[in-house]
Amino acid sequence: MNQDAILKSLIADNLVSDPSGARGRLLREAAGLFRDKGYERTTVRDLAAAVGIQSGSLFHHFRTKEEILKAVMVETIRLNTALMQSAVDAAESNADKLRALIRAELESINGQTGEAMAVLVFEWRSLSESSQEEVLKLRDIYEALWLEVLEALRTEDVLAADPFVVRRMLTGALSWTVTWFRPDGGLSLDDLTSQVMGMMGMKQFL
Amino acid sequence: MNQDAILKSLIADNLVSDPSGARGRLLREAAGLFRDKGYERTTVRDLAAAVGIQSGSLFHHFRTKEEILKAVMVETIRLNTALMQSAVDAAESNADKLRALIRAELESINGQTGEAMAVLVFEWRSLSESSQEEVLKLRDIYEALWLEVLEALRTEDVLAADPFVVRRMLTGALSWTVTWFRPDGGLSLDDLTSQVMGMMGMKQFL
DNA sequence: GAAGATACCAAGCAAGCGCTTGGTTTGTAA
DNA sequence: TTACAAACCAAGCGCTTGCTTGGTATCTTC
Repeated sequence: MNQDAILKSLIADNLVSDPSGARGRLLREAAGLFRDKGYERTTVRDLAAAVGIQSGSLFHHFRTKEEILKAVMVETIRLNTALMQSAVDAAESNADKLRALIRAELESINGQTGEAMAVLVFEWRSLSESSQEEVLKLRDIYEALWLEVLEALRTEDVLAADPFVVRRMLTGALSWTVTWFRPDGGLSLDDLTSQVMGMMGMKQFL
Repeated sequence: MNQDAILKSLIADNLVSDPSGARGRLLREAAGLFRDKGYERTTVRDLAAAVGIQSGSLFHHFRTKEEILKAVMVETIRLNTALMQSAVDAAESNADKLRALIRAELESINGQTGEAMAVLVFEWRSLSESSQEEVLKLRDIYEALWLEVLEALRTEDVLAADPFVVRRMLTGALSWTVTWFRPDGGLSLDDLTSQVMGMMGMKQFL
């Protein structure tokens, strides 16, 4: 199943909003504004203007401003979990699965969903505690995918460090690419993936 | 020169505020509040209350709220650059220097200056562009330290990936520890340093 | 002990914020 | 055509925000 098919199936199940619909368009614009200006500095008037309606009309679609932030995060995690799952399933060896996970995460951070992923990293504290818990549960599914692969590699002795620690280091390292990586800068996402594998001492799997 | 002596020398040169003085105390409290609540959600009334004065009185010490954020960042970079420099100077081999840098950065992120370092990472966008430029210049000095060591290791063929990319990955990975590492969790900073070295395939230098 | 700087308070202003309200337009289905 | 809901507008309320103002203690220096 390719990326487009996965997205369509999620839309059909009402798990993510259709980007061409009103709600989907707003979430897209919101992700962009939240990343560029930060959640707090983005006003409901900014959000409304971005989709061409009055600020009050926003509250017909969402009850609060925070609900918009939460929706951005939830839908992004849902989509990326599905993409990750399919990337892992398609790979054979554990080293290949790791490579696929790294590649997929880099794609999600620096590709189409990049703005929303940046929001997920940098605007976390703007979520209320109850919303944080909710989002955390979704993240756990996502994280389980990684740990399974990393633990297998540890068992194979390909990995010298603790899988939990490695995953957390990778989370930081890959998230951070959003602050410096530019696809037009002579380094492709595939190159970057190889660099990460190489940095991890997995030269033999480049 | 030990850490305390470095701090004192910076204070003497007026590059860092004395933590026992009024300005230093405010910056310390500000770093904590900015990390916990974010810069935008922290009001000048919060800041004033934290040091026991009226909100208006803040503006006797700083002209704007943003100036407080900038001061937190600038002084933190100054201190940590000095600490890094001394850590590198004390090490012999390049692998040892790398280890010292990693250990020092983990210390700065998870130790005394941890709150301020978290602010540096997560509140970057709240700085005006002109302030960002100013802070960036200070960061360059700091980064040059890392690159020198990483480039030497690349030449020695101990490192398989590009030094620039590695440094950026490490920046992300180490910064991210602030979100999950707890010194009381059975893993010490030394353990963590070893895990990072191990993850980089530098098993032989553990 | 006078003088001047430094540190602070009490009060409040102007602007911007999230969100509400009452009413109008647009879409949908019988 | 009618009936009803969904989508939207225009206006603005109540509150919080960063910051200012005019005045008063407190410290320092000769």
